[in-house]
Amino acid sequence: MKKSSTEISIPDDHRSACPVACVLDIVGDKWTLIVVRDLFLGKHRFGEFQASPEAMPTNILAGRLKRLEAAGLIKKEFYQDNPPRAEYFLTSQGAALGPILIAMREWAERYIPGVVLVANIPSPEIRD
Amino acid sequence: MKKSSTEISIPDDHRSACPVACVLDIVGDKWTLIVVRDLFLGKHRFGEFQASPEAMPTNILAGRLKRLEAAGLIKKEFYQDNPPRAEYFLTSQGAALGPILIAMREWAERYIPGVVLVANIPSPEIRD
DNA sequence: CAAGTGACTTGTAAAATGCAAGCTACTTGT
DNA sequence: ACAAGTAGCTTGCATTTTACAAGTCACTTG
Repeated sequence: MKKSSTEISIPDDHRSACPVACVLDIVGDKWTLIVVRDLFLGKHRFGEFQASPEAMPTNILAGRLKRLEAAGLIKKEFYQDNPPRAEYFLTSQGAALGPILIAMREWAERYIPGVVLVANIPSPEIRD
Repeated sequence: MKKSSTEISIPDDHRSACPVACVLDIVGDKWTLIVVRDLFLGKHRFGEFQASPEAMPTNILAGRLKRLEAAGLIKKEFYQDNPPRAEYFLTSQGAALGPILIAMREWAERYIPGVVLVANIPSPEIRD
């Protein structure tokens, strides 16, 4: 039997209706937020992400960029056709993850000795 | 050759000195923050975590509780010896993850349709 | 005293990750 | 002009992590 259209949905992509769980379904892994962080730091190209100190494997990077785009958090823009070369930008929805990164940074600065505090993070370029 | 003791360390557990990466090294997966959320919601026992709507596998739950304890984010307290039965509490360090959860909740409420907003989250019981 | 409960552990299959290599279409040096 | 890069990926395969089911242990309750 089909669900009535008045029912609140959520499912299909998410384990539960909990906001924390839903966010973790999207960015809950070791790499996704590293890419988002790099976008906040002004990086836009595959090679720039790859060159970050965490040395993300290229197949995982490619996969994460696709997932982030599919989720509407980033936008891919081609700046040349042949060979195809693209740059990635945060959408406003993606940029709205900023407070999560800030909260992580503040926790780390307080509880993990030796983290390097990046002085001022430029406000990211948004493309919707 | 040994490193001089004046060198800034970080390594060994962390991919880089970036605060975001360091936090992700600790809580960067699908389940860890679900446990932390439950602790914020006043849950303390294995069975209570297990009963959450996300239905976390028991072996993973057991593993995450150990890791969180080893990282100093939670404390395990036995309330009976035989059979051994324990309750888990956030330490002040663990409770300091609160702002990260809040930021996730706020993002989800804005961008994911249908998430259920938990009205008021009680301030958690801390054990250091 | 049989059945149940809480808190786990173990086994095994499925999925995600990590590493190295390969590929394509330019671009640059000599 | 021809070899050697460079950027941005994809593919294959070994290793690791996760998921699901089942089992264990020591009580507790009917």
